[in-house]
Amino acid sequence: MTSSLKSPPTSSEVARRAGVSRTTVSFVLNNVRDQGISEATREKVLAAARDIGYEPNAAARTLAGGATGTVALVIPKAAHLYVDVFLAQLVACINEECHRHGLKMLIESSDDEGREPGAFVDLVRSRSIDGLIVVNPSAAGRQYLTRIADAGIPMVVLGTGLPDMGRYHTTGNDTSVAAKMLVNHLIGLGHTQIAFVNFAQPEYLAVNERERGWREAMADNGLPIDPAWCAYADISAASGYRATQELLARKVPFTALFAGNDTIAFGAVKALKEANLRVPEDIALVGYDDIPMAEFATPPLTTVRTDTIGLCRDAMAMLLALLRREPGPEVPYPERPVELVVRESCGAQLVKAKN
Amino acid sequence: MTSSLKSPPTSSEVARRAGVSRTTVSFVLNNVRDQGISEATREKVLAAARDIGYEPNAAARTLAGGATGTVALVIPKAAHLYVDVFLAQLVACINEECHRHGLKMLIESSDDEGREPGAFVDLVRSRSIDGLIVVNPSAAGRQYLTRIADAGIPMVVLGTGLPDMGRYHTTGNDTSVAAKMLVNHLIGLGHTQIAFVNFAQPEYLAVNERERGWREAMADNGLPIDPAWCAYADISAASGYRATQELLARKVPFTALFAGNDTIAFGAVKALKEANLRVPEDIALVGYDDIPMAEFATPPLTTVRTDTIGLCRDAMAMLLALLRREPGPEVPYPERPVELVVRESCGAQLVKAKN
DNA sequence: TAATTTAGGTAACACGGGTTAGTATTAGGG
DNA sequence: CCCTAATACTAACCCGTGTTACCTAAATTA
Repeated sequence: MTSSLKSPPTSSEVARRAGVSRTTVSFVLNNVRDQGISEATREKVLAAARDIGYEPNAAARTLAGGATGTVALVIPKAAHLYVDVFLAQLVACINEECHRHGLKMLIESSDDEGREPGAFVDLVRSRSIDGLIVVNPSAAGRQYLTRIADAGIPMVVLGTGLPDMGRYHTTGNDTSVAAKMLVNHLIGLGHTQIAFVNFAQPEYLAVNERERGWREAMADNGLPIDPAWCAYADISAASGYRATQELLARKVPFTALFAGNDTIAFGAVKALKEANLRVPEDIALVGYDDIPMAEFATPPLTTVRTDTIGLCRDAMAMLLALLRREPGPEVPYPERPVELVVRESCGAQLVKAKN
Repeated sequence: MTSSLKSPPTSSEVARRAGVSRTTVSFVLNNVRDQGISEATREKVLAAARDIGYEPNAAARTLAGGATGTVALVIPKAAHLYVDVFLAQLVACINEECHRHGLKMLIESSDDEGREPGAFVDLVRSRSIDGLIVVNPSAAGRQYLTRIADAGIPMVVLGTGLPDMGRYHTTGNDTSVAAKMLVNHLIGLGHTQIAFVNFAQPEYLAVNERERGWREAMADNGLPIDPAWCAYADISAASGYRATQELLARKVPFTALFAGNDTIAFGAVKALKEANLRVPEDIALVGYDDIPMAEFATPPLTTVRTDTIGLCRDAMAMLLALLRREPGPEVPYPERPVELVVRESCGAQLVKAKN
């Protein structure tokens, strides 16, 4: 537990040890070409660096005109991480992508209580990061984005239905299409009264897109929507439980329920069960995201799987291009596979058995 | 999408604008006392800084002898984030704590495939961070820890049953105590044949501690353990499902199952159900962690809730003390509440009803 | 042989901000 | 009126690295 704390070796020490100048050390270690460094000198420098365990000081390097080698991932709230599995997947995946490309990843939040919402802007202003990825910015967080984009800071916004598209680079899943797929599936099973518990308040845009998918699917099939069929949860299963209870308390009949995400669906199952409604016999249920747990719900959840890894790769590719100041890919919603995962909660088996 | 990219204002510009020297600007902005800066000058400087939107360059500040204001959180694998809710809670909570204390948080992984395990050591060597928190290091990751500790780098290891304790600062939950609590609860309900599906391979120390709790509780009550009662999963619900199937395939009778964590328990429920075993009527089930979903399992999980927020606060307090080079708190397992959460999966209601 | 190239390297500045040692200016004391 | 002390500020150096412009000696060319 003693702290030796001797300051780390510098390039000067490497130079002294190798009997050359600091400049030469820099050239060798950064593989600068056409500086005519002889192989012998090269070896000497590398050996010296290895011997004393030299590692360049990150701050000095950054200051000397280099980059920070760091990007920030800005999520709405840190606490969403353990109730929103999709977000956790995103964070994990972007983290892996960053490491694959030798980048460090900072986690910031745009809407955490007790801190000014624009805290992530300071990272940019203090030049602590080279670029950033912003996930599902809420209305409050969004107002900072144009400022960052206008300053020419590499930024990719990851989300759905963003209004200022074109002012900054963005990608996401086409949420409304996936939502439509689910609702169409329910309609295909014969349902006409389909309620909807959205996974968050409308300040998150993905929420609106999911709702739009629901509305459009119903409209496309000529089915009217009772406004009382729609309720809002708040990310967690507990909130899905409450929202579903709320829905039931309204006493408007429905035979199927579209839960805004799988986590919400877990809450919905409980609320339905407590109301003596069986899933799927009395109420057909579908989720969204295909989280790893979806398969282990009772009954196993019918849901839709989006290509999260592809999403993260695309976002990262865009960011890397921006960091390199290249034009880069510019497709907001690339063709990523969206797959309906039919399990038991939708009652497809029941319907099939009947026919 | 045009990049104005004008370089951010520097303290020299603030100085010029305020008609003072750069030194004065630095004194004012850093609230350096006893430099006899007049109130008038002070105001001028602050106004100038505000006017041009000055924010100190982080790299320059760090280089000039300051700290980085950044700590790293090292987790075993990024992908664990979305299958291990406890880890997600930890990450979210530490992140919030960091922000509360004005620190940036970097996420690193110690055991991710495709990258050398000691990558987080380079963060220390390049002076990219001021300190770090290492979560549940595996055997592979652990070998780097003493090196960091010996270099006097502020580090807190968050885990259970760490062997080198004393060589570095550590805190954690007393896993074996919590595990004992669960097993004792099952024994109290009349069970004598209690199987155990651990949540990961034994390379993670918490795994051993949970197992130790199980063994000790059984021993304390004079109950023999059949070696065939123990199986190992791998964090996810799917692995819990497989491990439980494996357990069942051994055809050794048991009446209760201790799942190494709640996620595993979800998998176990499915495996048991498929074997036509009812929970809790045929097999009593308990989990560990009390993740938010535990309440929404079918049946709701009996589990144990540890004080994650307290754990994170303690870890952060230790790290902050180390960063300040203060002695700081030194209790590896502080008295944090551990609470048994009795729901339905253990069958306590059944037993009560019978009597 | 003188002029030019080339290999092999270095001195010196830039990056932006913290900090030490010191310089004017004024105020107070004898 | 001179000397000290406090007030209000600044010049200059430091942190560790990247990079440009320049230098020297040997090799090649005219």
